[in-house]
Amino acid sequence: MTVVTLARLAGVSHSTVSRALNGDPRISSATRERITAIAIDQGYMPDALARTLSGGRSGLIGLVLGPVENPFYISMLQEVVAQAAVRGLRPLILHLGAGSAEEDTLRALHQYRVDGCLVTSAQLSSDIADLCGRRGVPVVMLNRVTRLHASSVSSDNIAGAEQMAHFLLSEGHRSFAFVGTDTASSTAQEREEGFCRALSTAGFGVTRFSGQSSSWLGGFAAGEEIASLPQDARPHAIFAVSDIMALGVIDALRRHGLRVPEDVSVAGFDDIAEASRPTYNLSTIAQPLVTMVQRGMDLLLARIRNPDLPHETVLLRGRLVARGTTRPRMIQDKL
Amino acid sequence: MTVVTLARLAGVSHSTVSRALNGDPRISSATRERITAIAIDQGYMPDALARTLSGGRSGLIGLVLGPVENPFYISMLQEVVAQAAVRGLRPLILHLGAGSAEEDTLRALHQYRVDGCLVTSAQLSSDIADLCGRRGVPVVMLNRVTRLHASSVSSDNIAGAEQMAHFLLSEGHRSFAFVGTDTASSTAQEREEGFCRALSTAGFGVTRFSGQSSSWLGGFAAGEEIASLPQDARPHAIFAVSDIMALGVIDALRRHGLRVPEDVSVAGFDDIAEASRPTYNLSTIAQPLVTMVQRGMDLLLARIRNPDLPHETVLLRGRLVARGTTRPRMIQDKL
DNA sequence: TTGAAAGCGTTACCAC
DNA sequence: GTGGTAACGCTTTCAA
Repeated sequence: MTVVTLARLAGVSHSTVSRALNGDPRISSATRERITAIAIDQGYMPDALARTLSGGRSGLIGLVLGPVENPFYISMLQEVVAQAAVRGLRPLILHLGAGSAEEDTLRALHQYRVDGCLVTSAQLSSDIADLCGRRGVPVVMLNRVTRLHASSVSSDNIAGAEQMAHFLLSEGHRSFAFVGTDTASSTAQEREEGFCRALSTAGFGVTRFSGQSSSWLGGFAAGEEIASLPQDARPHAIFAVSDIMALGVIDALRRHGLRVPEDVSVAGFDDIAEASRPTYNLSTIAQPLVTMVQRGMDLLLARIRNPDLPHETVLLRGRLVARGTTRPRMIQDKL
Repeated sequence: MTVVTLARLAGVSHSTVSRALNGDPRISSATRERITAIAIDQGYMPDALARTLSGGRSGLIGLVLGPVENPFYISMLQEVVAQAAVRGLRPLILHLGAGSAEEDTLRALHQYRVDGCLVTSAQLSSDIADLCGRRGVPVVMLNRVTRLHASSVSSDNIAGAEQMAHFLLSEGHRSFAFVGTDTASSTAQEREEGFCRALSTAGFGVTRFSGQSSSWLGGFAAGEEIASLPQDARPHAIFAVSDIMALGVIDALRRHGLRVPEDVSVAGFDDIAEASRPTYNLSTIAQPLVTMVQRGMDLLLARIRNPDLPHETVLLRGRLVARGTTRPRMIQDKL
């Protein structure tokens, strides 16, 4: 079932079929309706490849995803897939997981004529953005920033971290720790910066702990370190760079007999699904995931339609979600 | 940079270029080397779309993934992406998450000329397999079985569950519970069947508990129910249909002051990454994930090359991993 | 308002 | 061995 077949069936030329189906205004509505009816009747579907080859768009958007140990990026993937479907786009996975796949990624990008790219990987961001920029393929970074050839949508990490700092201060905490990793992504750096600066302004220092990776295990390791501290050196409140690390911290503290939040308050960033499990009930900064993906797609689509649009950086405000892992410190101070 | 451009550069026809690059034995090695050198020099990459249109394979494999609340399927995705890359295939996400997307999925399947399909969704399995079968697109189900138009690779759920039953018996447990969901997938059904049958043969019954969904929350709900049982009605050992549910069960039990494994033994199935966290250290049946994906891809590739191959069902044996959430019951019997 | 023809980048079938 | 030509299914000038 192709345009040619349909044309024969309708007794017109295949050009007419193409025009009718693509809503060309020059086709009479009588002809259009007749052709459309036949097309539906025959279950016709235009071949995306042929259409692309003939100079159109592929409808493919390349996805570059970082390590999936952090559930936040899974939710992101889920949301991207859902919203892509709504807009009639198909997500082609270019890369997933740690490690760089420059060559491979680039090849697919080119060979399949990907219309645009969505990138959420820390490591790859700059490289990929650069490669795409050279190829004239629009790129939008989700939750990552780069100065090169790309637009980006992220939550305001600095503001969010500051907000958390003020919240913890307002709860009466007076000694603080930050849990992150050594290899800091832009996102992680901003969160640390925002947190430390806000506290520094208020006259407080922040002890830094770091795990190997931005994962539960990394958080757990940091948590064990904190738990082994003498009581008077133990921070009142711990802010982890991500929820997944915060959960690791909590598990480590509890394992060592410390109660959260009675002995130590812990907070994270992201608001992943696990954070609201009753066993954690983690206080955190919720990222506006749906909006992030929405705006990201909008940006990408706009740039696909008009590649000359200037790069844009969208910053979305997160929302403080005060749950059960943080609580006012006064009570304990009085003890 | 196309075959035509290269042809001009090399002073030959574009047919010759195509042949040289595709290893046609009729091309003299002198010509071949010259053309290859120019191609590399110019950074030429064949256009996958044009190639497909001209009757070749697209190199695209459709991915249909079920709900991603279960981390096992994330690992699976990761492995599929990695292995697809090795074989020069690109994974096109046709569907991800709950809910059926028949129409949409089918459209993409057809429009992008997907070479084959990998399906891991419980709900969609039969529909999709059917649709693909009609279109002549080979399908391989991973961890799912269907009788229609498809091959499948799964772990031997029945044998695995039986193995777990015997293991728990050998540890001295004498009362058992199974935790699953109401809407049972083929996988879940088999695991329940294997577990119950093995125990029934040994003369023991199994109490069934079920949560809403096959997720942490589902397990947690079941765990709460179990925890609220009077002590003499409490099972010695609990087998959950999946690790993610088992973790929920454990968290619920602990929340109610019960110790695992001192008071109750808990085991799961899958061996997801979370299972080996020191805070859980879950006993489970490990699915041979890498092999599963490997065999699945092999099957798919074989069927793409030769669509007339008969359907095949591969059953892979899982491995019992005895960790810390199960332990011999003798000690307690003596108390 | 419609039809004919060219072109997108490849591969494949025939000649030479 | 190699070159011309057709074909894949579609969109898009250019004519009429």
